[in-house]
Amino acid sequence: MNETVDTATRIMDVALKLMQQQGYNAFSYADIAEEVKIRKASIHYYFPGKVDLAQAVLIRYRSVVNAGLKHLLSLEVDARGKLEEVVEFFGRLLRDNNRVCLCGALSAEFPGLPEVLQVEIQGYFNDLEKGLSQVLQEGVNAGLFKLSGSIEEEARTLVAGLEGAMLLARSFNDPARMVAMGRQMIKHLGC
Amino acid sequence: MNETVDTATRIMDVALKLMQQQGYNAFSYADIAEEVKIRKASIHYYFPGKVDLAQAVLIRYRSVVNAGLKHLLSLEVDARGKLEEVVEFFGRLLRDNNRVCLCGALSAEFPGLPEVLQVEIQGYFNDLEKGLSQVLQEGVNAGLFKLSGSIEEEARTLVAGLEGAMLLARSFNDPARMVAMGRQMIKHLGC
DNA sequence: GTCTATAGCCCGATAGAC
DNA sequence: GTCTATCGGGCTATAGAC
Repeated sequence: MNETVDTATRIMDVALKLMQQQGYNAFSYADIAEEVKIRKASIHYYFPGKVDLAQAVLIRYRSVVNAGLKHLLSLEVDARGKLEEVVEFFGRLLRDNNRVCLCGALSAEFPGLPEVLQVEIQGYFNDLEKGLSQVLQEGVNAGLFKLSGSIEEEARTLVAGLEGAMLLARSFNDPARMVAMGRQMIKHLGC
Repeated sequence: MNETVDTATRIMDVALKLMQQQGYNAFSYADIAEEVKIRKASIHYYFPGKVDLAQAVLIRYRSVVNAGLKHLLSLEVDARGKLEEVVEFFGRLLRDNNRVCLCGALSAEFPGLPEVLQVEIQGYFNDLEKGLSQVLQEGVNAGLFKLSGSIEEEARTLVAGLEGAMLLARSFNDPARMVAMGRQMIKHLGC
């Protein structure tokens, strides 16, 4: 069921993987062409420049994560269970594909990135913070969490922790470490 | 008192800055040559290849941070104060120079980095974890902290949080955000 | 130690045939 | 839509004069 995926999508899939693994500056049209089995020039037909491609990948990534957050909030588990889902999600990304969050990876190169990419990265972090804030609020309302700061501050700290945990765990080739750190962060919210 | 610094040191200083700001793949010998005001070829006299240069920068960075940790542990402040010092240190790095931790920045490109660099990055994270573990132990002994996991897990989580906080805060051009997140992490250790 | 000059490679991008 | 061919430029690195 993967044979009918259009070329633009396959290009974005490979670009996403390469950026999550090595960042923006380390991937090339040649790398993508090889994996997608087309020629470099063909990529320009779909994405005029490298920045356009990266921007498209970022926009798609953002909307996928936002859809995931929306779905997460609709789950019939308590707030703690929802945060565990988030941790497991990123843990699987790391374990199955050796990838980290796209925006976590790109943030390391932030000052040198084109402005259109910087904007999307900021937007993503804001979206993630907002989604986690809702989960935290839910947990506070249910008496599950007793926060030591404002919802916003706790959500921001959690985003930072998750992004850092992925980078650290990958540096030790140890996806389980990411999950362990994520669970530790959840404990910190707690009662 | 900065006029007598030898050329190798000046090269490493600029390389450090560029890697902290943009990562490994985004800096070039040309960038360094321009800032140090020598020619590209001269850099090869001190550092045969780019990997050698990055390795030297990493080794020096590690030893500087280790010295800083040793000094930190000798300070006459309690464990909480010591952690606040760490947060302030990284906060200043961000505010004054728009830089993040070298190894946090490089970890985003980890799977594509030469192995000698990967080894140094892992070593750095281990060193930092060990140093923070000592501070945490001190805090527990003094009754200042009541941890919700093992010393090792809490230290690892703290390292991840600090690295992530620098990347996030820089993405919003908001060094104060890093300090706020760091303080929040300290609260999480707490009693 | 620092320079000029350049090799050799890969990059992103474009033109134009099919 | 995909290709071949190629351009101009930046990269790391080397050779060799001074």
